[in-house]
Amino acid sequence: MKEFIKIMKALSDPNRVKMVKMLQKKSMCVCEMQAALGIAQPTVSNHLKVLEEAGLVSYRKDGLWVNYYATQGEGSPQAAALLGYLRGWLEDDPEMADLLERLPSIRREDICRK
Amino acid sequence: MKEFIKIMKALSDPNRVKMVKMLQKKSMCVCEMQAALGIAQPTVSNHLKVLEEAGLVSYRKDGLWVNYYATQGEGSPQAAALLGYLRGWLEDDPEMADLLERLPSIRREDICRK
DNA sequence: CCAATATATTCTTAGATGGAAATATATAGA
DNA sequence: TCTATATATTTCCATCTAAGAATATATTGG
Repeated sequence: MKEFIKIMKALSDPNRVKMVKMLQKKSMCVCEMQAALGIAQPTVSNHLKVLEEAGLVSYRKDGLWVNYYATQGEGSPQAAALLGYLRGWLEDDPEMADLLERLPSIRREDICRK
Repeated sequence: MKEFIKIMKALSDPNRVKMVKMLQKKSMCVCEMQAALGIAQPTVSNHLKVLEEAGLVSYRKDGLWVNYYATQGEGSPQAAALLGYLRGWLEDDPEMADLLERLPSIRREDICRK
């Protein structure tokens, strides 16, 4: 039950849902998500921590970069089911569609290394 | 998106998840759920309101009684999918199993009409 | 209409949550 | 080692939320 609630809470915030769906399209670093969502970097990091603790995302370190990606919900049937459904859900939501459309043009080379 | 978040938030509280699963087993009035969960009546009413606004439960008035029941998520594909999954989920959770086992013995005749 | 009962609403409080600014950590390169 | 950069952590604030006490509403029966 505790784990289930953690998963549901993680997916109860619009920005976190957007993050999961973005990561289901492509692996991203923190600054790319920051740019995509228009929120502060610590906020992105905090959301990622919540999602990670729910088993919905994970990451691989690559030097200075941390590449986050959506998991398959390996740790829980509920996470797996929800991640599966999420791939189809909200695709026609205006806000989400706009975000996902902008994804290909958001590249770390253009955003970081100021 | 707004609707989806409302559904997820509604299912992000242990007592509300318990209520939905109880109502998937049988229709219940407020005082029965109050007894089953061991929480105050206004708290039950508030949770029911949240669930109703998310389209997960509904009710029929029968005199003094208000019989709540779980919907099929008619208003939203996401609600329908989650309600469907919920029927199988958490069945082996100790707390939930104990609650659902006690369900048949919780009858309004024994609880109300003090 | 009056009394009893089931449920809803209001109000207050303690704790959780999202957000951002400030700061700390870690890694790569000079 | 020093500097720059990407990310994490800490801290604080405003808002939200679950809970229950007190109160209000609604329905039934006398």
